[in-house]
Amino acid sequence: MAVSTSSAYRDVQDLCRAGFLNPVTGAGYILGPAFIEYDRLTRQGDPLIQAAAEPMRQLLARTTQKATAILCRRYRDTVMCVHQEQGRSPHPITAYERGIAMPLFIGASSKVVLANMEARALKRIYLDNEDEIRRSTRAATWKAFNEELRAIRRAGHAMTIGEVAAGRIGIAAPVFAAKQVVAGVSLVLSADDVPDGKIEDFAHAVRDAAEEVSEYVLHSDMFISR
Amino acid sequence: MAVSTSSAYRDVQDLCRAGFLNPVTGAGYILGPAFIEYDRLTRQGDPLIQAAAEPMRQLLARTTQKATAILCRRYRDTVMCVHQEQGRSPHPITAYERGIAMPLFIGASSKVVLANMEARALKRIYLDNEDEIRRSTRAATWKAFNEELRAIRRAGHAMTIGEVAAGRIGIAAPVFAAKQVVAGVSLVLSADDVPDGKIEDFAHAVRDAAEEVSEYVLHSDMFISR
DNA sequence: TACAAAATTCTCAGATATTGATAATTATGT
DNA sequence: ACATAATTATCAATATCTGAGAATTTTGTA
Repeated sequence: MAVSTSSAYRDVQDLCRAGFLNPVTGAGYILGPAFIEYDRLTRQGDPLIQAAAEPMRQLLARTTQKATAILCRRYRDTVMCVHQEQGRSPHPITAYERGIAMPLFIGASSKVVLANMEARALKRIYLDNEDEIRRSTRAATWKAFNEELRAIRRAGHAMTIGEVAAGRIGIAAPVFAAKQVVAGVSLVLSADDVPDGKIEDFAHAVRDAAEEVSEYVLHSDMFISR
Repeated sequence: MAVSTSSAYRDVQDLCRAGFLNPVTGAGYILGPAFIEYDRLTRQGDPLIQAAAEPMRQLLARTTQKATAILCRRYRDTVMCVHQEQGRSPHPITAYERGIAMPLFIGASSKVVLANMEARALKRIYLDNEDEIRRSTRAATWKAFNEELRAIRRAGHAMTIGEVAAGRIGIAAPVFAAKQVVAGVSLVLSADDVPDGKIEDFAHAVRDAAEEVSEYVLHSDMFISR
């Protein structure tokens, strides 16, 4: 990091004292307890997480407990998982867990957020990321990209199969605040755990859950991440 | 905070850019996504949490799913809950959740950590906190205090009833690294959810779980928080 | 749409904290 | 017990931060 020995010792010492680093014999340093503490305050203070927790639990109750419900929030040029509710039955853990940030173009959550952004913003994002989009999605042109997202917007949900992790399905629906998409609610589960013909019911349940969150958000008028 | 308007705007702006604050219309600011991200890294990087997660799940399996297992780590003059595993059956949520720091004198986790500290350190803590100890515990003298802790050390576990939250029982056992107590594993549940005569079995299971974590820690030689 | 007031950002000289070389001290391994 | 490495302390030089005030943008109201 191009700092002197003095500064290195001093800075690490300061970070330890402030609780951001934690010395561990044999393992050097790990991140400190301050993050655990502030993380709790974050969970507690975020009105979006508060609004979404119960609808997410209900989503699992109405579909399957062999799944995880995640809430992903738009954050700059990523979509970050900010909350998750585990189903009660044992099931594989989700790679897309709380604290992971995904590129805007991968995963059902990202796609449903993108699909519901206003047209101008979307075009700008496409132009700024044309190369990455070509690399990580099947869309080779603006037209194809826009078509795919329009279909998602029409359907009210996005579904991806094996895009984030092999054999796993993600179904996501958008959460709105003041007509702007701010987050996505998703159901993540193994392809094997979807009973025949149930997939559309599951998608419907995800849409309902997301709408419920939007509704809640609407009546509390304090949610739009600027 | 005794800073000028200029600095206030500048600092808040910087914190937002760094992801530590998140502006929300109508709600001012909430803590930012950086904490969620770093919290995940903390969970991922902390060898103690890694060692304890599975034994904690087994503890619930062997006792009751109507409970929460928590891992509390000594941190300065508090004991902080750094990990929790929820039982699968519905049960009241625990006030002592991840990210909460407890005084050293309240709760089963704190007591079991105290009880297993080395004698000299303990005496120092008693002398430094005599007033607080008188206020928040029943121990009126060093002798009474020491007796109570010695009993806990002998038993291998601490049990509190209604000390952290009304009607809730906590049972905690110590985790050691290099012969020093570094954490406590606890089972938290409602008094109503303990079947008659099972409480001793539960305590035994908690001791086993904590020993298992210590064992794991012993063989990885990189755990002692300095 | 126009206006006034409030909120926010920008600018820059002065105040302040940070930096790193060096010395002093403490830990570690043999 | 010793040599060596690791860590902390000291202090002048220097880069960064601060806040007053000007400039700009946003907001509320008519």
